[in-house]
Amino acid sequence: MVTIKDVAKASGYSVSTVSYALNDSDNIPQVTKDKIWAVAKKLKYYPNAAARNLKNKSTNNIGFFISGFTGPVYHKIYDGVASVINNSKYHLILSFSQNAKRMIRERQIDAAIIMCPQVEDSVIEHANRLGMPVFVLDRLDNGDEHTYSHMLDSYTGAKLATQQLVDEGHQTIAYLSGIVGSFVDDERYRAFHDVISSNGSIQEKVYFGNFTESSGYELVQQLQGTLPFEAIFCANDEMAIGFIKGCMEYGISVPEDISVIGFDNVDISQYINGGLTTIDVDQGKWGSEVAQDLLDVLDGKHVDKQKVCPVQLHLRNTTKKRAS
Amino acid sequence: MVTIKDVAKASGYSVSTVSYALNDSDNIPQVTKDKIWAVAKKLKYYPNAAARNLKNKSTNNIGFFISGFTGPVYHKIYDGVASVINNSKYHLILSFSQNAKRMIRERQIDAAIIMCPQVEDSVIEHANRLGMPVFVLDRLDNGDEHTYSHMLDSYTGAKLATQQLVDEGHQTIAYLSGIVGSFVDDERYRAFHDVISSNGSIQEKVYFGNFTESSGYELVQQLQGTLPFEAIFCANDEMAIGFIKGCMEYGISVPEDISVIGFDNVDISQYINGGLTTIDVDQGKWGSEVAQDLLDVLDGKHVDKQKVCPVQLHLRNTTKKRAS
DNA sequence: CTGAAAGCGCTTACAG
DNA sequence: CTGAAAGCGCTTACAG
Repeated sequence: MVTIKDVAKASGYSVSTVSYALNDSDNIPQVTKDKIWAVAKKLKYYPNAAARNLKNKSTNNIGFFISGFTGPVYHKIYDGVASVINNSKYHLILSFSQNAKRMIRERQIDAAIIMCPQVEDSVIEHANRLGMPVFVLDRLDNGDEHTYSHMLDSYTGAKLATQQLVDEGHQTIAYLSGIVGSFVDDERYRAFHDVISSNGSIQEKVYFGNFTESSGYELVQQLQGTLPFEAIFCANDEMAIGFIKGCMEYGISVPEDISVIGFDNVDISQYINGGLTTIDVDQGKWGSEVAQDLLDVLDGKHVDKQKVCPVQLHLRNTTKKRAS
Repeated sequence: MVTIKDVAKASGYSVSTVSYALNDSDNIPQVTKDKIWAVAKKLKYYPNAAARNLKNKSTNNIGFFISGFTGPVYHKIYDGVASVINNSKYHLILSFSQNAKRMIRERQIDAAIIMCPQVEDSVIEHANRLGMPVFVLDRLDNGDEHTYSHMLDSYTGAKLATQQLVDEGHQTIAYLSGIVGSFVDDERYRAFHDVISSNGSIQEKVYFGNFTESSGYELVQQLQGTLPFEAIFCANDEMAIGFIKGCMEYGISVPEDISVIGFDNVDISQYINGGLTTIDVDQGKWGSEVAQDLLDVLDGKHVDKQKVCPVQLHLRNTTKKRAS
C-alpha cells in the first residue's frame, strides 16, 4: 500500500508538507502543491481512511438505517436523502437496523438517520452522549439534545381519508388497524375516530391488522366475504392491497360494492384495481428535507427539533360515492 | 469519549491486558477477563473503529454499490446478500456508485459487490491491486485476479421467452432492445435471433429501446397503435410494462391482440395486466450465493471466478396461443 | 515556506 | 500471566 511517506520520499518533501499540500493548505505555494500532486498521482496514492478518521475524529460518513428492502418500502426517501448528501462533503451509507448499534458506538459515522423501529432507544441515547446527531423518521423523539424527529402527518392524513369516505355518503365505515400501540397506528385511529364521532349518524367498526398485506387479506376471509360496512380505511397501503385481493376472490367489486382507502401511496398502489385511493406523501421531498436539516446541524446551524411532513389525499379508483 | 486507557486505569490493568481480555485472548485467565469486562461495561467502553481498522488493516465492512433505489430494482438481491453477511463477522454497507471509488481507494471496506455499470473498470482494477475481492453482478469480468463475476443467464432466459412465443404460433415476432452494446442486451438479442432463425417461416422484427418504461411506451406511439407483429419480447420488464400501457391507450388488448413477454420478473410485474409473463430469477438466492462466495474468498477458500445464475419462464397473463 | 515531533486509540510481538 | 513499547498512517500545532 502506498502511504504518505512514499509520496514524501518520492517528492523530496517531508510528510507534513505533503499532507498540507494534499489538503490544500494556504501555506504551501502552488508550485509545490503541483509537484506533490503529480507525484501522488503517479504513485496512485490515496489517504487511508482509518488513519485520517482516527486523527480527525470524524468520518464524513452518514449512516442511514433501515429494516430491509423487500416490501413496498420508501425507496424515494432514500433517493431524496442521497441527492442532498451526495452534493455535500459527506457520504451516505445505508445499513440494516442491526448494524446501527455497532456503527454508532464505534463511531463509524458522524451522524445517523434512523427509519426503523428495531433500533432501541438506548442506542439513540448513546449517540446523543457522543454528541452525534440522530434523525429519527416517523418515530417519536425522545427529547435528547442531539436527536431530531421528522414525522409524517398521520393525523391529518387519516382525517382526510376518513372525511373522504364520509363525504361519499357511506353509513358504516371500518378502520383496519396497524400494530396497535405504534405511534403511527395510534394517530391514524385517533383521526378516524374523531371524524366519525363528529358525524353523528355514521357507524364505526374497527378491525385489527398488523400493517402486512396478509392481515388485510385475512380480514375478508374472516368475514367470509360478507362485509358489514360500506367503506374501509386501512392504516396502510399494504393492508388495503391485501384487502382488495381478498375482495376479488369473493367477487366483491371495488369500488362498486365497497370503498377502500390506504395510506402511504407506495409504488405499487398505482397498479392496484386501476389505482388505489390513498394518502400521498412526497417522499423525495421528505428525504431531502431530512438530509438538508442534518447537514445544517453538522454545520452548527440551528434546526427545528421536530418537523411534520405534510400529506395529501390522492383520489384514484377504489373509492366511490355511495349510490343512494 | 471513553478509550481503552480509561478502562485500563479503572480496572488497574495495563492497556495491553485490557486489549487482550476484550479480544478474548487465551493468555488471560477468565477471572481477569470478567473483571475487565465489568469495568468496560460500567464505563460504556466501545473500541474506536478507526483505531482498530488502522492497526488491523481491515474494517470488516463489505460495500455493496448500486445505482439508486427508485425504479423496480432488485431489492430481493439486497436482502439475499444481507441475510448471509449478517450471519458472519462482516457488516454490509450499501452505497451509491459514486462512492465506490473513494471507499475502495481509502480502504473503508474489505470487499465490494458492484451492481451498477457506473463504476469504472479502473476502480475495480485499483481494488484488485489492493488485493481487495470484488464481485461484479451482471457485468463482464475483467479477468483480474481478485474479481469475480456472477451473471444472470440472459441467453437461456431470452431463449425460453422467444421459444414460448414461437410455440404459441405467432408468425411475426418482435424484439424490443435494451441499450445496444450492453452485455445484457447483446445476449438477449442473440438468443432471440437464434431461436427465430431456427424456425424458418417466422419473421423477426427489431426495435430499439433503452431499458426504460418510456421507451416501451413510445414504441406503441411511434407505430401509432398499428403493430406489424403478433408478439413481442421486450429485453426487460420495464419496457414491457411501458409497451402494455401504450397498448391500453390504443385499445390494443393484451394478450388477445398481442403477446408480450418481459425479463426480470420485477416486483410490480405481477400487477400488470393481471400478471406479466416474464423471465424469473430467484433474486434472493442469487444474492445469498454471491454473499456466500464472497465470505469464502475472504476466508481464503477457492471459489469459481465466474458463475451464471439460472432463470426460468414465468407464464402469466400477457401471452396467449395464436388463434389460427 | 518547510520539517521534526507528538499524538489519535488501538493491537501485538516481545520480555519478564 | 502481565506490561512496556512500537507502530499502524495520518494531521497539526509549533519552531525555525
